Amino acid sequence: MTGSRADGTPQRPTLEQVAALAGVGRGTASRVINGSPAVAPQTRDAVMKAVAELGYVPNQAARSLVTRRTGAIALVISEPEERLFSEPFFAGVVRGISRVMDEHGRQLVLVLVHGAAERTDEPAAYLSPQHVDGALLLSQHEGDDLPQRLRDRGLTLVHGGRPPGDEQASWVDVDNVGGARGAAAHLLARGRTTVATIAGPPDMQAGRDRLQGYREALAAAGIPDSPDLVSVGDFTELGGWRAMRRLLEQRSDLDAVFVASDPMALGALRALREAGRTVPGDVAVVGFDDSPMAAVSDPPLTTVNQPVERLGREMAEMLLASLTESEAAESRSVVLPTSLVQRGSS
Amino acid sequence: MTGSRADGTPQRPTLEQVAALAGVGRGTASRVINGSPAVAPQTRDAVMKAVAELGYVPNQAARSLVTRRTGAIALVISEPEERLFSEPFFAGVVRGISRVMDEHGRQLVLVLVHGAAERTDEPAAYLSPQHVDGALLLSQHEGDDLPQRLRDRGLTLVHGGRPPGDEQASWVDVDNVGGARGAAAHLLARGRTTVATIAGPPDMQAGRDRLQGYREALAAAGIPDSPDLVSVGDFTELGGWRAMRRLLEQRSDLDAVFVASDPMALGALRALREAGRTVPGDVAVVGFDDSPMAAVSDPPLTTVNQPVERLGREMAEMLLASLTESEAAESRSVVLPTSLVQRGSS
DNA sequence: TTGAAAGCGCTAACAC
DNA sequence: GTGTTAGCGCTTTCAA
Repeated sequence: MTGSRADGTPQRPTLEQVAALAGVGRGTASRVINGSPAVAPQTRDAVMKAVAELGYVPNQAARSLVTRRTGAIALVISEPEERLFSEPFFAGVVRGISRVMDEHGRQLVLVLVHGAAERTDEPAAYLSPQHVDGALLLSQHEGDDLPQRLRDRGLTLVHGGRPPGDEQASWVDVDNVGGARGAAAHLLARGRTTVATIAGPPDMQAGRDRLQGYREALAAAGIPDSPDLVSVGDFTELGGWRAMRRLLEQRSDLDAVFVASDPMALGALRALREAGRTVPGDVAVVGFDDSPMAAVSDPPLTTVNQPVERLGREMAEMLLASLTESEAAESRSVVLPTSLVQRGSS
Repeated sequence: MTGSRADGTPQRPTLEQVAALAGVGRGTASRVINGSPAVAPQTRDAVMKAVAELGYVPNQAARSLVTRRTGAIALVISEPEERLFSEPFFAGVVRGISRVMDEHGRQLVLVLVHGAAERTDEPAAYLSPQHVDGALLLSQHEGDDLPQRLRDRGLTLVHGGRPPGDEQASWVDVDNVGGARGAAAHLLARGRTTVATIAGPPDMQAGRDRLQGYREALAAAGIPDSPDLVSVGDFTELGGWRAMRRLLEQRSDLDAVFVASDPMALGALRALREAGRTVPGDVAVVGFDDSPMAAVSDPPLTTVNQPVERLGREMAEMLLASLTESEAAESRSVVLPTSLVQRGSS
């Protein structure tokens, strides 16, 4: 039986009690708990039995105090950009990360970094090796120095999405270039001749990469660059609508558009409809993200799927690996393949 | 200057060092840090100065070890249902919770509970007063005993959404009944006479509540209950499409539908279009959730907005309040108002 | 009002 | 292989 305190809260058994019940010293009990090989099988069994009997669970605080490791990993998400990401993206990544953390018995601490106001030191204070063993960064801002600040404190970091101009960073990204290239190539393969694009914001790596992929596809087909086939949006529906209208003005002869995000693609669909163009009859459209909206739009949107849950998994596994290795100096990177999901719009 | 270890990792200053620099005892320094009133002003200032100078941050592990409080709150989300929730719902709630945690200097530990397989003891082991001070539960399953198990361990709980048949629980919910009632009443007020509904799953509280609200609106208008005006969906687009088809078969004379979720409403819109009915000409439609899809559907969907971020805030604040109060025995509950967002579909 | 000291539960270094 | 012991950094009596 475990004791209990005055307020009725059950008192967790300590390692001391486990050791006593098993008839061994505290040190030995600790060795068993931590899987040290230097323990006699029968001793191990006795301790295991006592652990089970008492329902012993190690006190993480006590453990952290001496090991100087916390068992926790922070997931840091910068707020403003979070909205831009299609929500399933976020949810999927978190699911992947969470799975890995569970498998390794680690805790996931969620840290949302909001506007500049609180940015000064709030999240900073907590994000230290004293509280978390490492951090996963999602949707960092271009030019934000948070990653560097965290690294300076001795935190091991893994970025979701390739951080621009940061050679020493470790990161996992989806193949935005390849996905965009494939989407544009698909349009070309279907016989479209004048393929335009609605690009994402040039200050976002994903935006730049997807534009590059589009250009590569055209180049591979021997089609020269044409600035009036490119219009920039901000990843939102309204931005896509505006960009499509501009394209229509510039090049009324276009017969296909690769749009760098699904929300923008929906806006483009609307603009096309308003302009009296049929999809995919007059103009074929391909989006990017494979958001739920893409499946229920009219017509359903052909789009590029990203392995979001796997992105999360890979990030988490990369971080845990970096934490384990003797010297984590080495920077790693992984690029995950995307795939085209064909539907009615192209 | 703070010291540093062999590996170059900066060594955080300890309370001991702060006390030494301030020329006081460790106990006094501790009192200042924790805002004890029994400290002379000048002593306090000296300590504060030392804290600032050294960049001292309390070691949470050491603190937890003695106080038996962790400073952490768990956010527990049951996976399967998570998908049913419109994603912005989830993201918004998390944002609200996170804000409050930041304001109180607390950590948010994210725990995703997946299928029965790992359900046995995995999340259970970590979710104890030894590791977190309390837990916020989102989208629990009907009949799941996790809440009870956590309570038995002495964890203080707050539910997001009213837990059915649990009188002792504390919870925050949005006014599903009122929101649905208002939506149906709106349809009636616009002159619609035959208002049907596509209800959510009867095993979800939100599904039941929204159906009840619909019924109350009809009753208030003196319209008798009519089973063939009610069709049940599963909160998905496909479910909504099917339910709409059933309704059309049963009651081809209907001129309005209140749909219990936006994804289902989009499905209903599709079914109506396929059946050659115009919206809102022939049939007016109102959804529920105010998801992003609602704004970009064709026609744009009138829907019921839920204050998601505030839901998160209220949950977090309720939990922290329960933790603070001397006796947390009292169970609390809050219902947040919803609002109708009018668009083109009704 | 303050300092000294006990100890929270655990790991790891050291003896045996 | 195993027991013993010294702290990890902090809060909180208990005296002064």
